[in-house]
Amino acid sequence: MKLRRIDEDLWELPAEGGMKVPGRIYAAGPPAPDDPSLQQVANVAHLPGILRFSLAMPDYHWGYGFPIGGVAAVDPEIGAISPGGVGYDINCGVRVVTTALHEEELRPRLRQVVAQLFRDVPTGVGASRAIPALADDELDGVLAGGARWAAARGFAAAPDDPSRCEEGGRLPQADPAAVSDRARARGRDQLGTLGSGNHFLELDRVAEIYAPDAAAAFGLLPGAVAIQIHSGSRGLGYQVCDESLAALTPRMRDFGPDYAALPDPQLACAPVRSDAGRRYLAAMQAAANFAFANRQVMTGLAVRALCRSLGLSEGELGARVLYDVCHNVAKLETHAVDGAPREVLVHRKGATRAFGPGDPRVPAPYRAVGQPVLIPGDMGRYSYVLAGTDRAMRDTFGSSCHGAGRLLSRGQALKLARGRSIDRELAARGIEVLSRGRKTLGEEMSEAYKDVAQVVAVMHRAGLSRLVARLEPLGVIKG
DNA sequence: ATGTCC
Repeated sequence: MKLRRIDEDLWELPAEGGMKVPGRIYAAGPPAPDDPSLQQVANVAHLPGILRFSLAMPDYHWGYGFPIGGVAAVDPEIGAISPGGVGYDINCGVRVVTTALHEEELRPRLRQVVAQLFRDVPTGVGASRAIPALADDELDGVLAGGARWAAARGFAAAPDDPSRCEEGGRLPQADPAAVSDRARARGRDQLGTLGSGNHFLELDRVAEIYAPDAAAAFGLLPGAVAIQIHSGSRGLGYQVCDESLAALTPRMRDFGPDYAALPDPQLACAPVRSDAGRRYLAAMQAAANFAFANRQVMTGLAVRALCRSLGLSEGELGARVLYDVCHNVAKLETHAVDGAPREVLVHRKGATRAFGPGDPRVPAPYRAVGQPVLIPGDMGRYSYVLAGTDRAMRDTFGSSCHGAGRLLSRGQALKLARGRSIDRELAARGIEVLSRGRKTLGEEMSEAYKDVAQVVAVMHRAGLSRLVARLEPLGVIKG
């Protein structure tokens, strides 16, 4: 593939053949020309109605149809919405909850606290029953209300947590009726559960501050303990994606020649303004709200677990949501295109919204410095908090990277972990880890991931987000 | 990511 370097960390794939726009890849070095995910960047550029670029963030890698780390905005009047541009785990995302606790107060009780979290937050692939199974009207409330539903029922660090989530913790065009009975059945008893794979609930210490102005606005103090939660929409979101793909894949010819000519069946999509497109958008937003509610319920469970195991009142713990971001979502957002504001549909698949300073969609306490951009790393090293920029608004539809990205496949990682005790290795470095599955720790060990410091360095240099703080893990629970 | 194959 012809790659042209157009800036220090930015590479362009010229629009060729059926590509409607060029590809743009943010990367520290030249992308490997034989990387199949590069072809996926080019494939996404065929999407009907795509605007300006098919984008890839520096943590990009192969995914279903779209690369993970991909961003594509379309004109909703003529463009397409694609389930593969969102991913199976709809609104997989991450939140950080700050506390008034100092790491030195936590360390002597760390084992007990992690054990309490592990008891109170179900983990693992089939985890269920964090809270009683939801009746139909309650599930409707979750699907329509997102984090607000959970906070209103007392699952919260602070009552106004949802105001510090992306979109206020609720996508407005969600339609619970667009979610199938089967998807509902899978979600009914899974709210408040973590899941498996790279999902985690962590206790972190604020290890370093890079931007004192933004860190102060975000409430990040050196040595303070923060809770970080990475999870998504569990079986409900998976089911919505699966059913949507099954419905759309055979229909590409019906939607016209641009659809029939798409270079990969995994790019199955529908016109945003068609019945099929509207139905997916409504179901996907409902699943996204389930994920917002899921992280909000786990926030409540974690706060109670910390208070119980440390003998603190909630006031003494002083927890509140810093921010909550979607990593897998398609959203109608207003962006400047050719100098004029217009509504576009932005697919972010393994990418994070990164709105800049002054944007009214950034919560008031953070508006002067830009939206918090939460980038988890791996369980043995660190995670980062960044802030969105004007440059991201101009160049990437207000988007940034979402994590480290895998270096080794799960199989390769397991092979490397054979005969080792990953939890003991982490404990020797002061990190307490409890995990349900015996395989997960091997698949998720640090060596399986790229160094997220290198990924966020690209975002900082390219000006798409600026570094604010580094978090380091003290305790982790996993699936 | 996922009742990792209804």
